[in-house]
Amino acid sequence: MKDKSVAHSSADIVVSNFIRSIIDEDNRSGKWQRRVETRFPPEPNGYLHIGHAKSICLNFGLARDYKGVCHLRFDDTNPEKEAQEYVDAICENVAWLGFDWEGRQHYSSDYFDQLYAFAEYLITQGKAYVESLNADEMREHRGTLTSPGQNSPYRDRSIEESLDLFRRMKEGEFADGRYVLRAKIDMASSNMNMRDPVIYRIRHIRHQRTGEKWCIYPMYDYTHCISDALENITHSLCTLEFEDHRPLYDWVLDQLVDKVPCHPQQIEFARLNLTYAVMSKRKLIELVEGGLVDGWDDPRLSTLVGLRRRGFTPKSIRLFVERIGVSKADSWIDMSVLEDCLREDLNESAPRRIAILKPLKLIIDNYPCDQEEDCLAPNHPKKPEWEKRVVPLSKTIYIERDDFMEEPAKGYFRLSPGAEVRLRYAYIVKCVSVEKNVAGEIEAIHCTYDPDTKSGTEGATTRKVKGNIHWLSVKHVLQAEVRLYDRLFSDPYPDAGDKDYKASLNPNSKEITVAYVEQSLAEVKPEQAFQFERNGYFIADRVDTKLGKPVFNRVVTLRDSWGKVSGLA
RNA sequence: UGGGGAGUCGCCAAGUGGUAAGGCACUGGAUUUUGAUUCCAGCAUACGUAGGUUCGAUCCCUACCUCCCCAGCCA
Repeated sequence: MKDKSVAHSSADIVVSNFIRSIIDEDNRSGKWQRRVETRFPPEPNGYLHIGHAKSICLNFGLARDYKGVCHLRFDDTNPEKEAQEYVDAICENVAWLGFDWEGRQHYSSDYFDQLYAFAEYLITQGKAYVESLNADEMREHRGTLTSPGQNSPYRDRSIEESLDLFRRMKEGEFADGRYVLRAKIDMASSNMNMRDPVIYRIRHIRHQRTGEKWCIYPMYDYTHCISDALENITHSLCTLEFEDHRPLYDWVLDQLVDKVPCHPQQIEFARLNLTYAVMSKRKLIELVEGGLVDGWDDPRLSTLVGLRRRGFTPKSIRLFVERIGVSKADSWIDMSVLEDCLREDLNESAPRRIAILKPLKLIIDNYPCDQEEDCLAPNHPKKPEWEKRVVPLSKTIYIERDDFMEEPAKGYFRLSPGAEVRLRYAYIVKCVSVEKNVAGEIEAIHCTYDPDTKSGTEGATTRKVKGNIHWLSVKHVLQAEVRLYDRLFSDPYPDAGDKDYKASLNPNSKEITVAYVEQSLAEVKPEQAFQFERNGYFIADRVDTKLGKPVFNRVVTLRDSWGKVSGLA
């Protein structure tokens, strides 16, 4: 394994994958003079999701590891759907993930002039022609998966006529759809993409960057390979569904062999599927526009803005992509892998605080009514240099409802009548009675405390109790809105096959509650992350948190081996 | 029934002629004032199936099975 892996910037060990193998081989053979240049090529027509993060981390990560560079290129050849708003959002997302394109921000539309000139060249070489058939007629001529297509009657029109028509297309003489420019390849090809694909169409529509300059726009297959070549890309990564397009990618560049600087290699990898999530642009739009979620940045969505708002850190997402690897096999990654990456990051970096999510009042009967005292709680159990904070104790406190059971289940070692438990960072208490209302519901519980057992004193070590629960003094709490998020879908494969993903929406994916938290939390800034001890990781909502009035989102719970065996919570 | 891909532990994923890395999950156990963390141990006689070649096959050959993608003037 040692010799098959490659060290990367952070001294981690990176496992080999088929793309690295290709690059390694290219470096050995000198194909690119050891140059590695990649690009992340989003279409600015929607919001990025976790699947894009895989591509971003791959492209930028490879460039980083091989001392190369990675471009950010907007594939903006369809002005009907694209907008500057998306460009801005995408830039923000890529930067947030921690990658820097160092000014290499390009647009396919930067190449419209060259693309046009190359198209004229193709016509003059007899490699492209103007088509007069309309879309329906073209479809009829295209044949099927098992039968060859038929040549268009316009396929052999003269070079002069095609050139004239193409120029007039550009000049705006014709209505949308009247003509298209097609590559002349092979209508009988078993690969549908090679049956004279359309490479230019007429669209009288303003482009967000080139304005009114063009009324004809190039198609993806024609544009992408040329853009890659013009940018000197060496390895052009894309997802599996473009595998069939590779012959076309290569065909176009082969026609232009002495006109473009290089011929990049297209390499396809499997796109990311995540359980309990949907990834397609269409479904995401339906969820947002149908009001089934609260916008593109709904914390339950797998969009990057959603994940960010939920509280996933850039580091956790990078770790996730590293962990899942890359291959050509269709796969579904379990959501718990992503969640665990967040835990791994925040366990290290998040200060600890106490929050009571579902409060139950506890009265310490033998604690003086007017007494208050400071308890010291470390901000991080493994990092003494982060120091301690004060958590005040008084006679009446809140504990978590789940930390008391009137009739304890087998193996339960928290509080129950007669049982002893430690109030974390304070004293050992013993439950002496339970107070109920007329309906028989528990209103409060009464305990006595042992004054000799305060944490940090000698007495604390003489007596051990297994249970250890968190608490907050009633008169020292701050109320804060807490949003408890869970998976958006209850089905791990919400859209597998022909399933209606909306049918498996989890009705409990969002629960809003008012919790009691430490008063120091009044000062938190948006996006500050904490571990609420024994509860989970929480982040101050980046939109709704105001000074003195924090709003927290639960990103993920802590691992809970008790919850697992007890079937509770 | 055409073409292009993929099938290695529950989920990912290395390896590609010399006798199955790693991560996550899981199971034990230790430490623990978070039933958290950390630590330690265990976890594929086995690489879709059936044949074949070979001293030896996950890796080569043959056949078969399963799954994914392709008939936009979207990307």
